[in-house]
Amino acid sequence: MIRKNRTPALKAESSRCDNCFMELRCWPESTPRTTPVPIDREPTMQPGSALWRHGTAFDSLYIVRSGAIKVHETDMTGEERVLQFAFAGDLVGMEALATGQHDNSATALSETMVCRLEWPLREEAAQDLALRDRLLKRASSLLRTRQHATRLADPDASVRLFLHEIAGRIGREESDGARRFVRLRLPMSRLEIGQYLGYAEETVCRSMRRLQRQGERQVSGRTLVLYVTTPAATAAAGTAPAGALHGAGAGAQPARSQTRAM
Amino acid sequence: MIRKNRTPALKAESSRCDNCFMELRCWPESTPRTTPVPIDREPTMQPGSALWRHGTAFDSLYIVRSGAIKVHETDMTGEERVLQFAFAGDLVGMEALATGQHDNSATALSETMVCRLEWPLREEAAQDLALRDRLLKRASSLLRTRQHATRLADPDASVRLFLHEIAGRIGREESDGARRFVRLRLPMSRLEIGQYLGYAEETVCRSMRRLQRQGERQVSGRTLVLYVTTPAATAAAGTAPAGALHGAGAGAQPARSQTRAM
DNA sequence: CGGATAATTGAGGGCCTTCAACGAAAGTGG
DNA sequence: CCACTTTCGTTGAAGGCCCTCAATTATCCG
Repeated sequence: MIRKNRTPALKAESSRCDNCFMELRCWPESTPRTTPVPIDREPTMQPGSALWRHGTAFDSLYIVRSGAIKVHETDMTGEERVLQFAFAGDLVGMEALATGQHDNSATALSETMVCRLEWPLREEAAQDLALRDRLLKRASSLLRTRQHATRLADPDASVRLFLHEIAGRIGREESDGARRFVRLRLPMSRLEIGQYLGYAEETVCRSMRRLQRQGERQVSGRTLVLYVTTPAATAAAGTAPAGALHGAGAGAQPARSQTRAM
Repeated sequence: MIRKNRTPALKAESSRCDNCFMELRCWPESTPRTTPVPIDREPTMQPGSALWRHGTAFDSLYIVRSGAIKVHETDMTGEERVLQFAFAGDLVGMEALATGQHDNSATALSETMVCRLEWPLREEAAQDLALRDRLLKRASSLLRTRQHATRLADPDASVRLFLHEIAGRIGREESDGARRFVRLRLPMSRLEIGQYLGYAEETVCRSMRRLQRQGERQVSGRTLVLYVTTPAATAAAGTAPAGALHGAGAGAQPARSQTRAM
């Protein structure tokens, strides 16, 4: 959009993952890379714009570079349902690979940039075994983290886990000397959180209020502050690559110490 | 094990998928097969025996030959939760591929036979691109069908969908001249259905009772009879390869006509 | 046939949902 | 820069539904 010469042309720029500063985030799998990944940088998406829509043909996977994407569908009872929140480094679109058609939609929640991995793979990548294995690993991670989208026994537990996972994904750890904390802005609404966890919007709202009164976190609007004090809490919500929200990544198991941490 | 010469030794018998009568069921993907699949037939499992347990190392994928497997875990609130029901032709174990360790357990629900696909792939398959693509497709299908494990607006809708999907997977279509129907025995208990759908055992029970009073299906104990009358109902629950229960297979999309079919 | 497991049914209560209204925040256009 | 509009977030009240607990019945297995 900008006329200046700083940023190169954004229109489906063909590029490689080599030398991209996001490479380690997008491809954390240990499998060595053999051939360049034929990936195209897509134009920046505005909030509300669709990456794909229900019913359209599948022709590529996407990796989020920055921003946030929500994958959602309307189930057979007519309810809107969020299936996945994807952030920087996350892979989206894998569900449609088998049938070649999207049965859900993907929408940008904020200003978002994605890279496109054309499918079937083109050029040398078409013969790249290691790339297949990396994609298999990501699919495996997605399967594992998928279960976090289910509601737990009570909404407080679900919301708390959700916030901690989000914080581990997009939160920046800060410190004011006295205590360390993670600050972030939630890219999704209360309603969307409810559609993801399986609760009504009001229930999510009340749950957040309760959690805030218990200290350890501050929620005002979409700004979230998680205080990190105990080592256990640090491991659970801090810098460690916590379990993704059906996102991707290596997918560490959620901390079991969560229960006693109130 | 059997000394007779009819059936070959069952103890981890090394074999190929060539000439196996299950081949089309186990590998329905259209991608052509290039090299033989190095797969081992495992000893028959008894009900309640484990295919793997939480915490053990991942070293292979499994394809169900006959019977039924449930994949389950204990979530962080201590609740037992069923993640997948797998039947003949279904692939299990994919969630553990990324981390190399099982974070859930797999248990046989009835007398069950599985084939083992060692991972990493051995022999020629280690270089087989097409096999990777087929596994990717199955992972994609799994991701898509995973969402059916979530509870819908009301338990009746969830249970009805569940029964129809099960019927499409393991039901045999019969006819007594007057009307056609699908008969099957449910391999899982009401409690396990509840743990899969996110409802209490009693809720599933009452739901089934309500559904039976509405006609179109008979449930007595674990025997289920679904009457197939309208063409729409046939397409939804009949012979067509309906959406798997996070199973595998090609994964056809669930029939949208479900809503009006009561 | 007897024991165990599974399925069913009833009653009560807690909690989530729904409906409604208000307040806050953000974007829009003058 | 401000008034306006719209969306989002919050709170309250009422009702229904699902869960829990408990007891009974059915089914499976040897």
